[in-house]
Amino acid sequence: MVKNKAQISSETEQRILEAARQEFIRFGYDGTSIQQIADIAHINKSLVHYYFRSKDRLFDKIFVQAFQSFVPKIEEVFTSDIPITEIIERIIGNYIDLLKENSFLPAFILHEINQHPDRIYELMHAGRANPVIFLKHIQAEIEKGVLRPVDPRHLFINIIALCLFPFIGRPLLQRIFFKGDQPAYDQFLEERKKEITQFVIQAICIKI
Amino acid sequence: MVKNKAQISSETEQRILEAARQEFIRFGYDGTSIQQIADIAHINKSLVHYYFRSKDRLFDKIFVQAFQSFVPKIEEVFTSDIPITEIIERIIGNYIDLLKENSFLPAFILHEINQHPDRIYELMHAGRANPVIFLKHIQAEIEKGVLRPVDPRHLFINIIALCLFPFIGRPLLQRIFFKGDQPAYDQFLEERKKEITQFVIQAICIKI
DNA sequence: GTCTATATCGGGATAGAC
DNA sequence: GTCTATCCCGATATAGAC
Repeated sequence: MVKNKAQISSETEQRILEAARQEFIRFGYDGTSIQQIADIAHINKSLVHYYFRSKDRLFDKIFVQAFQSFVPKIEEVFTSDIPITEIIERIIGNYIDLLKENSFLPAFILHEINQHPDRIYELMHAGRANPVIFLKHIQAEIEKGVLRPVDPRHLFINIIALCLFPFIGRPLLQRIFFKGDQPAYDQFLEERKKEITQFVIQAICIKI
Repeated sequence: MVKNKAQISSETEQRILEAARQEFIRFGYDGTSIQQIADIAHINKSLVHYYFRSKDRLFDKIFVQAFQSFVPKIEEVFTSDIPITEIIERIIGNYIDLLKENSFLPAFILHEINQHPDRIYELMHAGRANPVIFLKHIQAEIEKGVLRPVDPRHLFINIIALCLFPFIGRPLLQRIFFKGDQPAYDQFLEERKKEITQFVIQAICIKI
């Protein structure tokens, strides 16, 4: 196949990428074999090498892409000048929705980052994991007297933690609180949007 | 060696266990080889099989034990009848201290549980991952009018999430907020005790 | 109990036919 | 582009000498 500048990839290449994403995100780098990917893509093992040369290179492609979708898109919420409470509500709602569509993403990213911390350096360029807009906004609200004087960095981490953890700990939590009942846990996650939005707002807003 | 009922294990066995714990917790099941464990224990590869028959059986021993130390010991804080705010402060302080001593424990447990959710069934008997005492206490405080009507399950998850996440996400967070500076991040974790204690208390206590 | 040697398997990767 | 055959290596596990 002729590769133009636009680099239009063949259908086979696409199928491999899709299979790889599925398997890597679910089972991690070590837990996924090339054979496994080939089976799901319904192609031959060696085609993976033909298109991507090595397991590492294929993984990198998947990982960078996955990492970008893992970083909560916070900036866009700040475009309009709505009150901080609503900003937080939207960040939480959007992020939990995103994670519901990609349940295994958090555990995958966090595990691989713990195993290969060096890889982060590359990522910092690719994806913009930059919470600076959020931090400044919070700082401004504190100075306006709307928010209690919390450390914006801790607050940022708190919000992410509250959203992510139910997904990372799902197998455990679903069993403890719902005896393994999946729909019940999904419902619980949905309720969680309001619950933690309230939780955060009560924690940081100055009461009148 | 004669094995009495007390099952006194040889020094070699101990060294293998210690090496296995270290490596499994750091690199996970898939990321750890028997050779690796043998090297650290300064013994021969096949001795691992002699003492534990298989990698799986050795891993199980480590995992059950690690899981128990991963579960926050909440009950003991409830013995005395101190105010709920102080209970929460102690839970958070104790748990973060525990995790500081075992930085890799959360990522390890959560990863392995996501990869082998079935294993949880065995664990539920061994360790008591039972937050029921906490839940009831919270419920009682709500009815007394001390706390806002929050869902105790969410509150429980929130507290754990706030404590755990900085450890699971450490490589990422340390890089984003401190350019990789470890002592600075350790300091940050220490401050975090007070910060999230305040955060939680503000979130749930009814103001006077 | 501890070692060496070996069996067996699966994984990633390459060569080459078509 | 796609397949088969093959190489090479590392991993778990076992057999057997000491």
